[in-house]
Formats: sequence, C-alpha cells, structure tokens
Amino acid sequence: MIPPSTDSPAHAVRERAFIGTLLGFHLRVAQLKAFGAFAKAIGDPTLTPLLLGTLSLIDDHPGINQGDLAVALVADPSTMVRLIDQLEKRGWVVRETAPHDRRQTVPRVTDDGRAALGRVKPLIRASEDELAAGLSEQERDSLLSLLRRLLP
Amino acid sequence: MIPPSTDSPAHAVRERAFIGTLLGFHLRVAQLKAFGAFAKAIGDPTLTPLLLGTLSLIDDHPGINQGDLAVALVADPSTMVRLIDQLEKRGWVVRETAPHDRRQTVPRVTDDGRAALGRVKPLIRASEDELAAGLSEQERDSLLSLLRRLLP
DNA sequence: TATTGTTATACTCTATAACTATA
DNA sequence: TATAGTTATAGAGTATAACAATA
Repeated sequence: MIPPSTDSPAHAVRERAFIGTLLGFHLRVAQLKAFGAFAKAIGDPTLTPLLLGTLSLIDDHPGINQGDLAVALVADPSTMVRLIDQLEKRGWVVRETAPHDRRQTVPRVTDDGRAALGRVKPLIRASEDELAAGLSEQERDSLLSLLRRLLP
Repeated sequence: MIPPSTDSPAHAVRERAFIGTLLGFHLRVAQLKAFGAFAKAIGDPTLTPLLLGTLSLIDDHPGINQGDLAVALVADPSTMVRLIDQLEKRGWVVRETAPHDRRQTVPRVTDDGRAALGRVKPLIRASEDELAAGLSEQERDSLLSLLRRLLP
C-alpha cells in the first residue's frame, strides 16, 4: 500500500514545509489512519465506517428517516439509499413507511442488526484506542471536543 | 418516537449517539469541511489539496524524489505519478533524473510553478482561517499539535 | 535480484440529474 | 408546486499488479 520510509521519515519532511502548518492536510492523514485502524479491527472490507455508523445511528434514534440520517452523517441522499440497501441486504434493517407521511422511509434495526452492533462496537472502540494510542485520556477528550467545534 | 428533523440539527442527533463519541467520524466530517473550504477558496476544482500540497512540498524540499514525496504525503506511488503528470502538464514542474541514481525522478518547480504557489498560498491560508473560525488561536494550535501526534 | 517509476486496469465513493409517489 | 426517496450514470480518487529501466 504505502511504501516504507527509509532514511527520511515522513514527519521530518513535512515539519519544514508549508503543509506541516495546515489543519486540512493533517485531518486528511489522520482520517486515513483512522480508516486503516477501523478496517484492521473489523476485518471485513465491506463493513465500512459509514455503513456501521449508519446502523448505529438508526439504533440510537428509532424512527429517524433517511433524509435526517443523511444530514446527521453528512452524506448525500443517494449515498444514503445505497447504505440502507446494503444494510437491508444483510438483514440488519428493514425499510418501513412513516405513518404520518408516506413519502418518508424509516429504517428499523432488526434483531440481527442489533446483534451485529453488539459484535462490532467493541471492535470499533478498540480501533479508536489504537488510533489515539499516543495521546493521554485528557488529550483524547480535548481532540474530540476541538474537532466537534470545527463542525457546523 | 423521536420527532424528525427540522428542530434537531445534525449535531444534536449525533450528540446522543455512538458516533458522537468517535474520533474517526469527526475526522471524516472535519476533513469534508476542510475540503469544501479549500475548494471554495481556490475556485478551480482541478486544483485539489493534494495537488497543491505536492507542488508546495517539492518547492520546500528541492531535490526530493517521487518516492519520498509519496511517503511524506501518504500517497500511493502510482497516485504520485498522476499528480506529477498534472503538475508537469501545467508547466509548474519538470521531471529531472537524479544524477546519482538514474532510476529516481526528481521533480523541479519551474518559475511558473513558483508564481502559482505565490498566488494560491494566501488562498489556502484563508481557507484554513475559515475552517478554524470557531477556534481561538490557542485552540487552533492545540488542535494542530494533537493531530500531528496522531500521525505515524 | 531488488528498486524506482510507470502504465493499465479495476474498483470504490460520491455527485448529478431525472423520475415516482406522495403531500 | 414542493418534498422524500429512488435510480442511472458519470466522474474523481485510489489501489493492484505487471512492466521497463537501472542499480
């Protein structure tokens, strides 16, 4: 995947460069590392962060519709369709129609879906621990709260 | 159960959810925002963060070869080829061969490339300011240093 | 035999716009 | 007329493996 570094470590090269001062660059690389840790912990490349994030968010907010899911997850409505398709194909959610507005689709987590969440959540937590291994608990909390304040 | 939508903004939905506790999720959304701010500031959708990051890194490290660039930028070697292709097509870099090892390609920034950097760097800094608009200068420094410690 | 860069290819993710059904 | 979801399609970004030149 990524070629190994020989004499000049990546951070040393970046440190004395314009990109070493940019939040955007570091956010990109940090996200790459987070994604890698997630993939390694979960083991199944078809179970992506966004897919499992969608499943857990439906579980945490019973009755939420697809549009609101898309907003909360910062995903396109058409992307959300594909995500729910995948979850439905696995039998982890079923699509139901909102009684008060039959245009709205309300995904509901099945028993199988809840069981899957029970299995993957500890793995996800472990991948987060690996990601933040170099930080103290205080620093980790501080990073999360700063990132939260960056969002709209 | 949970009322849909209009009164509950995205962050309120996430706040009481599993994903609201995950660094990985917030890194993804923060990076989306950073990318959006960058695109808006630069105006040209063909000038991506990674392309201009590559150009600036060559400028900051004259004589660096493509492989080391790929490591520093956490990019695939084949991706690096395409990036240098694009920069060369714009006349912003030229490919030269390393005298001590003729397998290595050393991209050099041209005068036009340096002029382009002079134009885009202030725009990139402005997009970073917009991204971090909600943070104090201290908090912004703190975020950057925490992100740096997350990387390998 | 190993390494650097290159090429071709395939694959994922996302965005765009048009369509349906409901309101 | 507007909205929620869906579909089809195209585009960007990236990864994979095979190849040529050089060491």
